[in-house]
Amino acid sequence: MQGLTELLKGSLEGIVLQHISCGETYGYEITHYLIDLGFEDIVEGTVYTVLLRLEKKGLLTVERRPSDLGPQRKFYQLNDAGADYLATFWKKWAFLVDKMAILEGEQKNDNSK
Amino acid sequence: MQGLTELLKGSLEGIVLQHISCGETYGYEITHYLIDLGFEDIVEGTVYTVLLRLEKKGLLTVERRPSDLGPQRKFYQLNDAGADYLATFWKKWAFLVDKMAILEGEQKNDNSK
DNA sequence: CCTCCTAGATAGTGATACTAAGTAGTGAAT
DNA sequence: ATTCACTACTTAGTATCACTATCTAGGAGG
Repeated sequence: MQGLTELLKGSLEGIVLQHISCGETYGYEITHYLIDLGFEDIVEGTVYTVLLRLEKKGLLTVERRPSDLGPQRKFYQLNDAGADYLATFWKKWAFLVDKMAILEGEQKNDNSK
Repeated sequence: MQGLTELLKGSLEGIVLQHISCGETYGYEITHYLIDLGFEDIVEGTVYTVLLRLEKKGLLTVERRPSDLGPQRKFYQLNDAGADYLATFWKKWAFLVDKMAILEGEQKNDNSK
């Protein structure tokens, strides 16, 4: 799916947080997970900037450990603040999904006189 | 609901288009419709900028007509391009909702050894 | 005259995803 | 040995978008 850029604003952060909440992981893995999920146009740069932002917000714990395949990996885990933030995110998302469903269900009222 | 700003990026455009598709309307009415829907923090300035953007994209037909209550109203209707654009928007939205549901369903896999 | 409601426009700001380019480690192919 | 491919992270710059704040303006009521 293409042209999701604007819709992803705000959601991508939650998407990344949610994936990290499933277990410790790192940027490169997250990127390929998202591509496999169907977000084909996501590139590494995008994911890394999200991760750095989440880290600056104090939502993640970070640990660098060597990889057996390449450079060091930067492993992330959710901390308590991250879990709270993620819970709030899902509430907002549920609100939006609910309102969008209401809107989508509304039919065209014929204004022809 | 507060703090929806980032999540609304990309969706607000579709929300406004969808409402217009239900019948000819104008900015002030749209604003109050959205507030009533639950988007309490939406203000007029935001809606007008969305409308001007949609107009520049060639998705709306515009007609100014006097109001019996105040200044002239600027009435909007979807044109064919707008209808196409809206259909594409709903496909993108459905894609995102689907992926988010998959993500939300994934449980924490316990990494404790 | 003043206030409130109706109705629209716009310059400036901040947040975000994306573009594009770079650095670096490892291993396989040539 | 050199090149290529894959792994892994960083960052400067850009475009888009919602929001802030302020402005103009018409009409109704006090």
